[in-house]
Amino acid sequence: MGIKGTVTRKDVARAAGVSVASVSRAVNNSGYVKREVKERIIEVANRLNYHPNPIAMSLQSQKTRQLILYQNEITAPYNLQFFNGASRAAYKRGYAIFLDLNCDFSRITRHLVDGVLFSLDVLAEKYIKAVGMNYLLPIVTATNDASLVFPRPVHNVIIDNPRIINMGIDYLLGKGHREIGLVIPQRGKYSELRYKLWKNRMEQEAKALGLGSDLDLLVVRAEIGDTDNLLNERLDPPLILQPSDDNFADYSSFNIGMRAGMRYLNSDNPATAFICFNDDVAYGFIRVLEKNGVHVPENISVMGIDGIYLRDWFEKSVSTVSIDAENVGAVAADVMIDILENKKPKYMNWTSPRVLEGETVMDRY
Amino acid sequence: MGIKGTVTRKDVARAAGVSVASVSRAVNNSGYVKREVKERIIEVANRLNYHPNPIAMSLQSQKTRQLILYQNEITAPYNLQFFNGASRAAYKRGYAIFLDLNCDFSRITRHLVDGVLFSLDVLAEKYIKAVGMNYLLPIVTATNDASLVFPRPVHNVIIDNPRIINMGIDYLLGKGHREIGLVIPQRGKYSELRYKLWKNRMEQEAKALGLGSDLDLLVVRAEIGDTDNLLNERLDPPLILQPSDDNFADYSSFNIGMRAGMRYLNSDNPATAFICFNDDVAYGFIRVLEKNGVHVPENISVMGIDGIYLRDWFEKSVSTVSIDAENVGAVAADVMIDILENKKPKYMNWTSPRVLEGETVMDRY
DNA sequence: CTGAAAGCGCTTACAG
DNA sequence: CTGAAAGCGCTTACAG
Repeated sequence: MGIKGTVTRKDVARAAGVSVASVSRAVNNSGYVKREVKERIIEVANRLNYHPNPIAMSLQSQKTRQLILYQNEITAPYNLQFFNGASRAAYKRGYAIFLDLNCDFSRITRHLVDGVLFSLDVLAEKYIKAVGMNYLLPIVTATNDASLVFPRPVHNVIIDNPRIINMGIDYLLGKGHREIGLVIPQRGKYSELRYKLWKNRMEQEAKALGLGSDLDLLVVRAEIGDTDNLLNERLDPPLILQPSDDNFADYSSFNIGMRAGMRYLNSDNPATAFICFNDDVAYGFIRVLEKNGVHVPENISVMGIDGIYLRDWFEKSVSTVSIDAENVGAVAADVMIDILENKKPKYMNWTSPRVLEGETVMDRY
Repeated sequence: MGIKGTVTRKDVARAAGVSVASVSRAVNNSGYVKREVKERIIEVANRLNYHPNPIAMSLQSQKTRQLILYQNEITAPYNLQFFNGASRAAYKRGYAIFLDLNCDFSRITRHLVDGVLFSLDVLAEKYIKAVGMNYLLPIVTATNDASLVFPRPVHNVIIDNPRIINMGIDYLLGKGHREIGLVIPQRGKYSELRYKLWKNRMEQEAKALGLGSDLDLLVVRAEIGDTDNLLNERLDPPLILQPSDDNFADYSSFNIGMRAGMRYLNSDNPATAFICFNDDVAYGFIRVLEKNGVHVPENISVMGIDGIYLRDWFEKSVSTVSIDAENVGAVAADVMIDILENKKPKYMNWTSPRVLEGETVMDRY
């Protein structure tokens, strides 16, 4: 009997009158065991209720078939969908995924995992700086910026931001909009990235559309407190959602969208349509506008980015450029498993956004 | 060097000119090692970038400090919150939790975990029937019905349904409602449980309130397809949300709520207020009513059960009896860890619902 | 205080 | 086809 009173190979071997090696071969269906002997061993194993110890197997193989996914904010629907896709893809290949919300990277050395996944490259960077230069588990991360260089080699699943922004603008142009604005958080790496992509494109279009020279008049930047810059700084200190805390949505992108809504209402932004930083922001934005009598899309059109599943839950389904988070997660998991199984995946893996039409954009024709 | 080219105790021992036993004692801060020797060992370990192999440690201790939580539907906000609470509580005690969405119980024997958590007792029952009678990892589950008897001992975190229903009815009575109806899925174990609790209480109140004898006129049962009885049958076959499937909210309670809304509109149900099976159902119900010109709470009052975090995202925050899913999850994790650490937790652990006021109940006084 | 040895439960190359 | 033995990387009771 094992340490906890569990049945081990040794018990089965003794009861079946064979060696542990034969039990191993019989149970694993590997190597040669005479038919009758094998059957007897299996029968005895079942009778004794024997289950191979997965820890011992892992020690032998140096593989756990378990992965970890770090995410700092599970209430963000995008993250949830990423995890969902990654989890199901991994499952198909016999792996399981840990979702770690605490992001205490120092614990990685205690976790029984073969690889580390991130749905956000800034988290991957933090991880690498904290422990990843010394602890060399393979890393796969989704990346918003294909030009990003990590301190050590990291496989990427690339979210094609240039295409996303262009698809959004193309869609709105196709609906007859000219003054196409942008709603973004005040600061943040990806806020700036999307802002630049938007600006580049709008500068190209400005003359044809007859827009003034100050495109920034079309931008709404959400005022956010110093403590809640979502994408860059919220990990210090880590966000801990307290059980029983009624306000635990307070740090979400949704609230950034609400603050953006307030800002918009106090401005004279001439946009007829906005692309929002993501769907969460879009819904927060819409909520404030509607509460103040500005109707979407009658008075103003709004698009999001992401394609969150909650679109179906809201009164109005937001028109959006879907990133297909499930697919991004699934690709990330597949790339990781390819690495672990020496299948040599591509180093950079591009994913495709697409427009999902909703009910928040007015056709001006 | 280890099998993967990693540094092991042996390498450190050789480089430091000591035995592996001393390395072990130095690294773990256990037993006696002369101060200078210990310092040299630590220095060498750091220089060689040595990290103890967690698998080997687990084999030795027969502990992984990892748990698994089975959930069949992560897009249900309640489940998400349960996981969130469990995960953070476990983290505080040095444990990590696997969230398994695939619910392929046969794989449990391959997972490197010390215990199994469920947020739903019907899932726990299925698990026990499938593998749990033979594979004896400890089990903790949230339970909707304190009288439930499992085929083997299982620690419970009890969701106090009698109190939930009574609190909801008390709240609505306090707001001057008399015809207090119920919105539930057509079938399902907990649908029936909550129905009975509602009926018992309403029968007591009927005379004082001047209600007719057929209380069932106040009930809306959602017609649901044969394939999507959420709480009892959806595991065969398991629900697999397909990446790229735009309709993957289709199986959610939200949709049950929408179907209930259709049903209500085609009935002459006299209720002035409804208690819905949960918040998801409430929001689906409200959405259909509003789309059809029946306003909440002006024309009809609606309450939910659960207290999901998405209440803050919707145009109207639903009035609800909160189960505090984070807390339920946290208690489940703590009970499990108490078991694993021989701290003898209570067998049944009651949790307390409370009313969260929202904007969907009309005060009739 | 330190090291050699046995052990955690498994796998596999080797000899027979 | 089968078993004894060495090994995966760690821990710990034991002897010195």
